[in-house]
Amino acid sequence: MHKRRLQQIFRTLFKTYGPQHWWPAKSRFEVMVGAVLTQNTAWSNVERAIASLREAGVPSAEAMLALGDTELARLIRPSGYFNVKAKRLKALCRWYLDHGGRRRLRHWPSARLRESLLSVHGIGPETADDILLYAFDHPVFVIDAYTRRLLGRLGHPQAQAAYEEFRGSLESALGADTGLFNEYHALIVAHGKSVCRPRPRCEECVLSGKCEFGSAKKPPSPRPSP
DNA sequence: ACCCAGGGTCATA
DNA sequence: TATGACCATGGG
Repeated sequence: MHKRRLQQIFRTLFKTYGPQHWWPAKSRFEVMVGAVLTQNTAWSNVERAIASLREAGVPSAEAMLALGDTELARLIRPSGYFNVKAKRLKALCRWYLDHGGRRRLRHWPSARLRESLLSVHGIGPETADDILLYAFDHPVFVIDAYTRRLLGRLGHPQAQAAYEEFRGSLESALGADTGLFNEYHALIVAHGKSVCRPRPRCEECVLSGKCEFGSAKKPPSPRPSP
């Protein structure tokens, strides 16, 4: 898929949903925590878990590591997979502090930071890219289920390819642009939450190439004046 | 009673 | 490389 098409899709999303102001978090640390908690989980459930952590006074990696696994799991219970995610969060916190925290990590080149994140237990490509983009402002295009679904329906030939291949195709087409990637992924999620669902199939998106995200198409009236 | 949600790991073929 | 089981809560 060419640059023009990807830009056109972005403009349509932006006009439809407006600026998203992502990531929804109060701190860089909360971005990283949220990236783990939202793994295969509705964000509404993650919000409860984040609120629970705030009430318990866990605003930092140090504070989180001071908790026992069982205690941390209890606090994040609403986000689901709480035993698994408690261990993943602590692994991420340990990695974060062992590498000098943000003060050090912010100077790492993107590829090195990504590789290091992927070595942390429980951090896969998507979670790593969430952290790279939204906590460290690196220009990476985050690929998630919504991205594959939408761009796949719009005819992107590599939407079902391996993660790195799909990501590379988008980044090389658009060029490194942190602000654009930030807004683009947020808009894809907003679109996914509203109409681009697995079932029933999105009536617009399945048109594959004519998708205008529900603004001026369904009844093809010849002259829809604003 | 289903299906789905802003994934990742591990075992298996 | 590519499936399948597993993890678990909450909303539609």
